[in-house]
Amino acid sequence: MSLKVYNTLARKKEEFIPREKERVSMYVCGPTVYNYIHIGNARCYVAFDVIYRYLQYRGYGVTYVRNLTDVDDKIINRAKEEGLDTKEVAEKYIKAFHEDMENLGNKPPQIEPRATEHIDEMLEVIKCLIEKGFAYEIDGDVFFEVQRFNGYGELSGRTLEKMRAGERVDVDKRKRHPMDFALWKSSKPGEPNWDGPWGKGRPGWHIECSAMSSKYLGMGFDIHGGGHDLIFPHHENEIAQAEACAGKAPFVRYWLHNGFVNIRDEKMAKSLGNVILVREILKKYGSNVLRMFFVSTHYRSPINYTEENLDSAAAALERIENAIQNIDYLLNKSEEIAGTAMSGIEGFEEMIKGVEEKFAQAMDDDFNTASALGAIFDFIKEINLFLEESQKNLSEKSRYLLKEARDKLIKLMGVLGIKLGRKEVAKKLPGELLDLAKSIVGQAFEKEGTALGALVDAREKARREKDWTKADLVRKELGKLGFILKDTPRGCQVIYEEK
RNA sequence: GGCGGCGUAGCCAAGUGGUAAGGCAGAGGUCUGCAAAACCUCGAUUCAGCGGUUCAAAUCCGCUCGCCGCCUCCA
Repeated sequence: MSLKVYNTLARKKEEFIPREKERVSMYVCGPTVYNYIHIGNARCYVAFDVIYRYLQYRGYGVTYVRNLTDVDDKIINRAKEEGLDTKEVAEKYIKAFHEDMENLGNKPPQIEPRATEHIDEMLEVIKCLIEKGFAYEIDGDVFFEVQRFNGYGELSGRTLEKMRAGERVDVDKRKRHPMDFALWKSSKPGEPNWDGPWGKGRPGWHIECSAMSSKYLGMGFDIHGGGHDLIFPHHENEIAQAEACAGKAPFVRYWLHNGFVNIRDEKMAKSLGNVILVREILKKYGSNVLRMFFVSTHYRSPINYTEENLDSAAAALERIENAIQNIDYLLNKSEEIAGTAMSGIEGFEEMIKGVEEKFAQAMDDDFNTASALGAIFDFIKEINLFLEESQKNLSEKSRYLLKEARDKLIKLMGVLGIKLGRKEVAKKLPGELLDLAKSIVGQAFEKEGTALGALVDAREKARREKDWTKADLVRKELGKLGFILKDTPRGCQVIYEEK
């Protein structure tokens, strides 16, 4: 089985053959740290986190680099607004970014280079470009001359003639071609600046990714990722800079781009002012739900943000969580069930073996998470059917299989970055349990755990005596404290949702 | 004007030549004191529309309609 990825440069799916047999080099454009990130940004980082995880799952070692753009016009403007200096703004939002990444459940990249710490590397590239005749200097500004670079426009599939430079923004008249872009900008007083051969200034946006990706991954690395909107001009310019300076191609083997998050059928973007912040949405839904929402659609397709879609993702996730909980519950009770071998067990065993292959097949097809979820849900169905059988008849073998199924489910969902079956060993039970137990059971308890046990027992007793009022009272009061009680043929299953 | 994409059940969504996965919501049923979970049954003769190629098309080609993105910063 081979992995296929959609390469923007080729405009089709290609077999993925990394530069080195067992190691993948991957660079993803990180944030410009001038604001909190929104769901659109989050989708990109989650998409590439899933790709990162899947490559590792597939046995590759992955060198994952994601930069931080900490010098930029927007940061300068933001600093003025907030009355901070640019460094403080950058630090503030880098910290926030890291918090958001962690709360999203994203694994950190191995290397997270900052633009301001790589000025020398950028200056080297700029000097190289001037020497080779690909760039020119005017009044302390340095521009890349796009007409000198042959492949310009190849990634985005456009030609210089067809582009409408200046359509929406005035063109700097000093430039030799309207599409020429800045490599170095002379700085105004009060702006962050570094000494360069052309006077004090700061780097243009595109140069940092060329310089830093080459530094850490070398020319010709495997995957360069980012949002769809970065194809032009950002990634186009990166290619021009890197390949012009190196005098060889390719700069990158596979270009991967994720689709947008839309809201009310419009792109979610800071510039459109329709963003929903990651930290806001996570308060309401949590990372598992948000990730479920993302992976239910292929990463290259647009995805529409609506409350309804998030709720739907939450319900789907619950179906998976229920299966895990129900397995756990049954396994805990298993010693009470004498079992003999039952029919249909072989089918279930096959299913456990097969699900991983189906999952991988889907993921091998350009990381088709939506299709992979289909395999997961087929599996869930089988688990539920097997669980129902096992209520009456649980052999050693089926116990073992249920555990296998559970582990498999956790493993595969883990590849999507969705964490299941966490055992919160040290989870603190609410102290109100003591009071509740005292008033209902009529006895003082010292530990919350025993109080909870006594309450459940009291309810069981009430149910046996058909005292429904009391039984329902216990369930209702425990519900207020976050406990969910489910009566099963095998007793009362208690689920505690952490608030 | 150029380039790219999208349109599959009430909603979300996979499927890119072999006869429509899956999830959510909904209806009925089983189980059940109630609740929850789960299970069973029910939904597109059809994939925006119209033509064409083919033994065979949601999938390929052409046209039409509608929507979106990029060509400025943007994930």
